[in-house]
Order: sequence, then C-alpha cells, then structure tokens
Amino acid sequence: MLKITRKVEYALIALRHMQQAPANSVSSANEIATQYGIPQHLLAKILQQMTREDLIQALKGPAGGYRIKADLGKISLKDFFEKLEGPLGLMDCYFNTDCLQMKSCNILTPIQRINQNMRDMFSKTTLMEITQ
Amino acid sequence: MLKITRKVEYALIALRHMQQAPANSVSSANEIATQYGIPQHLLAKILQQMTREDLIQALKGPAGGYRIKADLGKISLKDFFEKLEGPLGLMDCYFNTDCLQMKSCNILTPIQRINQNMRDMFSKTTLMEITQ
DNA sequence: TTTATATACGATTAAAATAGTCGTATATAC
DNA sequence: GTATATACGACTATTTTAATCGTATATAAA
Repeated sequence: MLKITRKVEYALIALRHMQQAPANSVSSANEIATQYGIPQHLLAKILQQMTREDLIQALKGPAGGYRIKADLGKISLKDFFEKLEGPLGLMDCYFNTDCLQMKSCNILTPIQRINQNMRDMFSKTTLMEITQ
Repeated sequence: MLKITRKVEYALIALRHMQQAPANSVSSANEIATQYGIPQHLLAKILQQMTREDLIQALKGPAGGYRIKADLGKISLKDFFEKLEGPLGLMDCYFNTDCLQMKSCNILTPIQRINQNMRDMFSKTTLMEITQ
C-alpha cells in the first residue's frame, strides 16, 4: 500500500545518473541498466516514455543514448509521477466518478482532503531535489 | 501507484459508521456490509482484525456486533495504516535492508527523505478527523 | 554500403499483490 | 435447542505490476 512502482524508481535512478554524468555526454540504456542491475529492455521502455514526455532527449545510433532535456528544478514530483503513471490519488474516486458505492460512501469528503494533502506534498518537491 | 487498499477503505467506512451510530449501540458486520455494498465476509475479517488491534470491541451472539473501543483522536492515520497493512513507506528499502541493488542505488537518500515527509503527514492526521 | 550499436514500440507472458469466497467452529440471547 | 452473531484458516479469483520477446528504424564508423 502507498508504494511507488519500480517504473518510477528506475526512472529516478536513470535521471540521477544522467544528472551526474559529464555535461553534454549521453548515457545509453545499456550502460544504466548494467550499472544498477535493472532489466535492460524494461529500462529502455521507461526511457522512451520519458523521451515522449520531453523529460529527456534521445540520440540514436552507435554512441547514442539519452541526456536530460527538461529543467528538473521546475518539475514537481507530482507532475513527474503523473507523467509516468497517470492521475495521482489515494483512491480512484478522486478523479473517477463512476464508483458504485459513491452514493452510500461516507468517507468521500475526508479522503478527498487527505488526497489533497498528499498531492500538495508532492507538488512542493521538485525532481531536482531527488536527482541532484 | 500510491493507492490505499480496499481493506483500509472498508475499515474507515466501518469506523465512521460506528462513530455515527447511537452511543452504546453495536453495529453488525452484516448491517454495515449491506448499507455500503461491501462483501460481507470480507468486511467481517477486517472487523475481526480491528478487534485484535483493540480499535473496536466485539459482542457475540444475536444482537451482537461491534462498537468503537479506542480513542480515535489519539490514533494517527499512520498508526492505523500500519496496524492494518504493516510498515508504511514508498519503497521497501525504508525498512528492509536486503535489496540487491542497495549498494549501487543512487536514490536511496532522497527517497528516504520523501518517505519521512509522507510518514510525517500521516502522523499528523488522526483517525477522528476521518470518521467524525 | 555494410555492419554494429543504439533507440522505438507493440504484443505477450510471468509474477506479485489485492480482493473475495468458502467452510467450519464457537459464543450467546431468546 | 435454535437462530444469529463473531472467529479464523484455507482457498480461489482478479487485478496490477514487472519483465520479456520480436521486429523496425536510425546512424556513426569501417
């Protein structure tokens, strides 16, 4: 309960790796996967998704790889989580209104409040704070 | 990602129901399950666990049921979650030191910091705030 | 222009976590 | 005694997450 996924974990590890690499250098999926013991193909897919989200930039071909594109100091953890995993909430009813128990549910309001607290918390932390 | 389980959700609904019931009355698993559309047997198991954790008190026999036993204003959401689901953290490595990637992991420290923030947040909210 | 190495991406399978069911035992008010 | 409630372990189903596979495409360098 309340765990982040490996997908997010691997993404953070990769971002930090790139952040610490020499300026203008690129890091390949293979290089990162090997260094941290991450399944290579899985990491590749995650890097591709981050590329689509404009967090990083891809260079194809031999000596290719990825490097950071976005300003990590301007992206919150909440936005990052939502880019990778979709809407962020303790329960689906925060976004989704088709819960059958909606009418009878007696904890909707308090849960929404906690939800908001959690979203606020992750909104206040930037990716930079994790990866620098 | 970062979802609470139905177990916790059902437990909160039941607690709030009991909180709002007339003083000294008891609510049966059946009554609560029916009212909120919760599988009866599943709810029963959850109520039994809360009984073992001394959150509520059970009365057997016909006209039996459950009523609140603990002072909900003195129990944090963090403690409640941990009573029902075990250690609370974004990643297992917060508690568990046998991760194979431990040595090479480059995000351990920052993740621990976020973890602590989340635990603090849930420590500051009491069960009473949800159920009253 | 061939080759080696990298990204791109959909489809599929495997594993783990969650959710729900079943059967049986026990307590107790009437 | 009987009906109704809790108690609890074992089992099954479902859903989510994690990982793998196969193939296509881009490109630097020999």
